[in-house]
Amino acid sequence: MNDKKFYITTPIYFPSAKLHIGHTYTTVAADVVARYKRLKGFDVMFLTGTDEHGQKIETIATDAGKTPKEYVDEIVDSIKKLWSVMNISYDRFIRTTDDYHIESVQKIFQELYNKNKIYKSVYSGKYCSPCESFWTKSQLKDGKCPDCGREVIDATEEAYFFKLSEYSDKLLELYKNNPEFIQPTSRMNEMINNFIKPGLEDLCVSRSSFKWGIPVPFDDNHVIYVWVDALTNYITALGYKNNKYNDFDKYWPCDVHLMAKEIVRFHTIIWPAMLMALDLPLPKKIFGHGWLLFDGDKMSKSKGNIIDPTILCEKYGVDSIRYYLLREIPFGSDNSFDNKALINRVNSDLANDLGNLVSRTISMIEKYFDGVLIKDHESGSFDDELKSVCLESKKIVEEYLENLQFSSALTQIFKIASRANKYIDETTPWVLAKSKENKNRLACVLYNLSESIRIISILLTPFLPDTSKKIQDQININNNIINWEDSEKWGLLDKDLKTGKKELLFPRIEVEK
RNA sequence: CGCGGAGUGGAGCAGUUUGGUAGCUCGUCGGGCUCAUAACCCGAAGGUCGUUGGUUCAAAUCCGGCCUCCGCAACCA
Repeated sequence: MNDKKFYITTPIYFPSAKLHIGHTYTTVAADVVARYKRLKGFDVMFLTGTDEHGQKIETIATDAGKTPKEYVDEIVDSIKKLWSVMNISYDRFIRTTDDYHIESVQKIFQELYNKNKIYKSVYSGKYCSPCESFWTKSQLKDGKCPDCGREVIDATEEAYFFKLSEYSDKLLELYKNNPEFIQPTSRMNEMINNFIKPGLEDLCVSRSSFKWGIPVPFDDNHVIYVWVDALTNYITALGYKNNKYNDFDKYWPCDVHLMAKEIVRFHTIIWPAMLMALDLPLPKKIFGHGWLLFDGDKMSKSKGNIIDPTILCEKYGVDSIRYYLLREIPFGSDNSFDNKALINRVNSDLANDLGNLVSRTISMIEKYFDGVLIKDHESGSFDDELKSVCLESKKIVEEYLENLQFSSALTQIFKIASRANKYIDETTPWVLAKSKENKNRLACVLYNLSESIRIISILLTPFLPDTSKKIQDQININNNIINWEDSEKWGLLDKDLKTGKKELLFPRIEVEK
């Protein structure tokens, strides 16, 4: 029973402003995996949350005339609303301002200090006095402060450091022994060549220039910087070194940490090193997906090209957005968000292929049988081709999902819809309906279509939970034949099935202008 | 020579590991059907696979040079 657990996480998001479609992308992807694993009978822990400390939050809140906590409370509310709109089935939501997390982080920091993995030294860097901010060389804009554009000076600050430099060899060994650890694999080379080979430096893990953070337990002048504060959320949320939860032993190590590519580095270098220092098991897989660009450009608040997922959902429907994100974009690589592609995808796949298939099937059962099929069925040509596409799909979809190949998984599911549409053309039910002696054949054809639709609805459940339910209502499916395993069985519907209330799944989106 | 990714019919992609008729979706054009959401089904046109040399009987695929685009380089999903 122990191996039937599954722990998946998204990053904890930084609540400096409302989240955009990129955050949604990561979270929807994680949601699909979580739902899939639950359907497979796994005991799933799906964690998401917010990373709420740091100077930036402190500054933004002050500018808004609020305390940092007041400020992030509002944003967190909006995030939870967004996840509710997007139908995200997270099991736990951690905030780094939660008491239990703070308690754990302090204990972790203390332990690392006691183990001599953290030591006190001096941080030197480029400092902007008016902004009271340290910047790294690469952050500087033309050698000046990226915030205010003024000159920066060399300055030093007392700080605590984590002995990251001790872990180069251990990390290389980790990657070598676990080729699956970093996905997609191309990112592993990037980590090794860019960061580990040049040599890791010890990591600054405290700050004294701002206050909005968890205090270093033995030194009031310092707050714990993001690394220890944020990355540890994955274990504190399970109750590591706190009493709020106690399922650390059950769920750790994590099965997949899901994230966008820019924070892969922290999760494949800093996080494993910290876990090694704590003598804890390492996560099994870090998956860094690509970015959703806008007009080929990175989305950012300053460029004003943020896509608000809530507006999209109001306009097109949640499942359309979920579908577009996972179908249109190959998970590993970057891709542009494109409104036209979204509309096109929804119209051609969801409305034309799937929605219309359900619609025409239900209509025919109503029209030719008054909504209730007769029990005597007569099989015929093309039945086997349809069945085989249906029955082979589950295994294929599973294989893709295990590798987070969402787009390919969906493509396979829609092959069923496509085959079913073709089957209608081949069997011409409207011709069969014209003569009484073909009634049994007609019933069989419509039954086979209903079975195909039932199988589609099961395989689609992790991706489009609402739509799946709507489909199942329309063919009046009994709840005990919609389990995941039922997607590779044929003939589970009653022979004399009744249709439910007909409902358009996806109205076509008319293109404006 | 910092590191990494990418260049394939109008658009977006697969194929490159293990060389051997270049495939998918959308769009376009023609045909079919009428159960259905002007949806569905069939067919066609359209590519010297960035460029240039090499290896080979044979290169999108292997090797070398060059061009272009993009990302990363200490917390933007």
